[in-house]
Amino acid sequence: MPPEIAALPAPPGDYAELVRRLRAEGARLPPRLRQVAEHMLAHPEDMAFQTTAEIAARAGVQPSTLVRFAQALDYPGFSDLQQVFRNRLRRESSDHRARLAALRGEASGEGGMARTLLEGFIRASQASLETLSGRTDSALIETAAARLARAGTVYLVGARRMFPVVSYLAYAFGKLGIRAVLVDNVGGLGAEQAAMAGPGDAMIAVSFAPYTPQTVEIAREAHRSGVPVIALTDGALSPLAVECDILLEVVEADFGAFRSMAATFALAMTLSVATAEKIRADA
Amino acid sequence: MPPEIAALPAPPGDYAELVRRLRAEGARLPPRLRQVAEHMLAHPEDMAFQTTAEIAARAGVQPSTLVRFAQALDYPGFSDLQQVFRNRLRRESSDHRARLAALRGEASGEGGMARTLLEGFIRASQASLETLSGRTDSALIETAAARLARAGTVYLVGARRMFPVVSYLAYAFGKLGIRAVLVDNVGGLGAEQAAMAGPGDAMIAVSFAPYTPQTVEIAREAHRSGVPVIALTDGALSPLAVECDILLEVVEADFGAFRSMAATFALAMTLSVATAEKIRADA
DNA sequence: TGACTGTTGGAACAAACATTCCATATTGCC
DNA sequence: GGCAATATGGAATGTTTGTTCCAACAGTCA
Repeated sequence: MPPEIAALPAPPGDYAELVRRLRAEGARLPPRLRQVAEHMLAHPEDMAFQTTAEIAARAGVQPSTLVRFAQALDYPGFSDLQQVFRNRLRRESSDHRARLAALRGEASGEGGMARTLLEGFIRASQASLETLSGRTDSALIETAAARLARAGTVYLVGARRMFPVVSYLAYAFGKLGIRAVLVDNVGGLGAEQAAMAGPGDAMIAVSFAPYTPQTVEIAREAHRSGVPVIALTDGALSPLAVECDILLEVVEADFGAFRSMAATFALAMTLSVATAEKIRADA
Repeated sequence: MPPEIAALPAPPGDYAELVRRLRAEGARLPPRLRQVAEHMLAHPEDMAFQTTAEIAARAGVQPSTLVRFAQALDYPGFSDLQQVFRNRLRRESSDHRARLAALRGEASGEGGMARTLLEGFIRASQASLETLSGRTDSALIETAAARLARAGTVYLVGARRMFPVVSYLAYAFGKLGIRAVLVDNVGGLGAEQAAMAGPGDAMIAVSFAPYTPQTVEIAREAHRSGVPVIALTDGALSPLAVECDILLEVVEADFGAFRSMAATFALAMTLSVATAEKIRADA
């Protein structure tokens, strides 16, 4: 027979469980605590962000009551209860990030080095796709596609790590029957290849940190010559951001020193097919 | 005459404005502050929830730098900057939830063509990654990496849709200090480029249905000359399957006429880093 | 080279914070 | 009605937090 240790009950681990718990035993809570529970369910966002003093004031109780409330639900303190609300707000993306961090932490877990690396790159790709799904303004893609659809020729610029993306775009555009030129810098003639572009054309420039100077330079030149430039880049700090007409932002997760390209490719695919659709719609 | 009060500029009131501001003047920020800006844009959720100490550690700066960063953007202190991120998260979480519901509600299509395409490509990529995770033999990757690690030079062969993968491998191997030659077929000299390979080297050949004849031909030639060939392809029915020493199978999902490349890239990344690790272990 | 301006790291600081404690009030029970 | 148990308000407390300050450093122009 086990000794009578007060088996301290586990607090609800997530928001859904918390709500279930309150529904079950919320009725037999003391008046002030019930008041807190009601406020909590009515304003879950306040619970995530505000301080004890603020929440207490809004709920019409003392800060200490909040702590007591949390402890009545078996949390060590109010902060632990609050964490549940914060996690609820950030949803799955934190899941991915935590898993990535864990993977990075273990030197080489079970399954061997290759397994660890593979899982790491897969997680990084998944996280990137997740972010792309949540944060991308599809209207902006449509705008970009419309611009590309009107272009006589689409010039594709990108180097080093991003060259795969533009070479893919060259393939996709070709297959879709859209006239495109891959600025591949063969023979060092990148600038000359791109200089063919005029205001009736368009350019897709792809560059992520650390930005290849030549890509930025070519985009700048084109932009200043009146060529519509669509930038595929990693954010507002990119030097491409100021040298473009339409900025498509992509956030890629990394694993080790290597950044995923999954989101960038998905966006590139979308952009090319959307352009083809626009052309078809116009005709 | 009014006294010379320094008309203190107003800080960005919401996230969109903050991004706009950074786009305009982010480039001329001091290095450390720009580092903060980059971290901030890459991990906006961290900015909403974590404390100065935590954020600073992740961004690789001092807590004081965060305060300085906020003040550089005309906020009185870091807390005021953080408030922008919290507000964004509050609003966006309801946005995101609504969008998800909308997407679930309507079968597909009315949410805009671009959205439909984007979600489709994202889903295809995720499915591919899922499959890769589930059915890849990591021991085989280790074997392949060991083979590559022993090679004098790695020859990279792939064309058309798969050219992005080999061009990425060329980038990765270069960055990792592994001698590699990208067989890019410039000037139609692909066969000659690949003919340099000998038994002391190795070749990675990438081809998926419909297989590019030249890629298959080059791999066959190399294999018969005693060059270790590692094939990255889509299954046992591939013509590459018989002309290689190690067969790495990848199943990619497609959306419309376009197949994802997410799994192939993840595998390529794994293979290159695993090779570098093997080389390091051998030394 | 040498002053000057701007940037950075790290310790010191004061304010804000969640939490604890205790006296008081309320409730339930005999 | 009186006692015990619980609930509550509000001050006290020890952390943790964001912030400030200063010395050291880097870059720039004379």
